[in-house]
Amino acid sequence: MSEHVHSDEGDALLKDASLRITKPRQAIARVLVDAEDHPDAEQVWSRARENDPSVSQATAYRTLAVLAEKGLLRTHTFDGSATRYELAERPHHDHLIDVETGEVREFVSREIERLQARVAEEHGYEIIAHRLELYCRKAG
Amino acid sequence: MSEHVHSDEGDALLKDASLRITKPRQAIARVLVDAEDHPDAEQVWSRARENDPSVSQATAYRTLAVLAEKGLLRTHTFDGSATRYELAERPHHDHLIDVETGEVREFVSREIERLQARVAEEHGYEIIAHRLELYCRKAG
DNA sequence: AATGCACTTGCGAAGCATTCGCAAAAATAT
DNA sequence: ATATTTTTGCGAATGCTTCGCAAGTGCATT
Repeated sequence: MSEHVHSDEGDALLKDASLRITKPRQAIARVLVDAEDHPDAEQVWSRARENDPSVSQATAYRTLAVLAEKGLLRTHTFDGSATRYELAERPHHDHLIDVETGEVREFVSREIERLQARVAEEHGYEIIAHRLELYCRKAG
Repeated sequence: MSEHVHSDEGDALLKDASLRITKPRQAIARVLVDAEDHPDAEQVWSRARENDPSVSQATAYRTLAVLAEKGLLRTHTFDGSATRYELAERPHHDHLIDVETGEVREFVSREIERLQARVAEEHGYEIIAHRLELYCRKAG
């Protein structure tokens, strides 16, 4: 019986951002909730259109921008390519990239984070975000 | 007395890249040698034109691309903005970016580097290179 | 110093990713 | 229901960067 509560995780995301629940945004939010990778705007748009073919590119970009700005999405810009997105609620992590295989591992080091905060503080700044990438090869 | 040898650091840079010494490239190379910041292509172009007003934008971009590709320049892409360049021979450092002004500060933390090495080691890797960027705003 | 040829140049056009302006359409408030 | 505020899709515009090409230049060789 009991149908699922109508507002799923996607809608919750939109509500958290105090955005009106619209069909295009639902299509986009669902993509983000389901994503297990770090899609860029083009990919989000394309996947969203599988849910609702009428979603426009502009709306994809706009929605991503708002969600990111409100802190519900985290953005990554690996090198010079398109910005990639992921849910901010996912636990924070940095990346260790195997330069030979391209494999990416996630890691967290509280110690490093603490030191980063200290560096920023010494410069009179507070950290809003950071990016740490280790390009490695298997130890011989 | 002794005038400086004509081929200065700029020319040396071009030679290292096995590029023909041309006036536009000299103007650009000099900019890079003199730069104490991390200029983007537009800035490099603009500064190069102070040395030689005829340097074209395309040549600025092309020269930067070649020098970077040959490992003589290091590139940085802070968030989604324009690619910035610096001489590769400069000592290693990480970056603290003021998200409001775009100002970039350099820092080095031996402690952080040591911890990075440890993280890599724990994963069975050794670090070849890394990138650490702190996106900050002035502390209230 | 003149020659030849590959490499470079400047120009404008083209290419991406992303953003904007706007009038129509949808969502909330009244 | 109706008024009010947002949001949408469209296409055009932007910003950074790359390309194609004909004309120009560096440089190894005579």
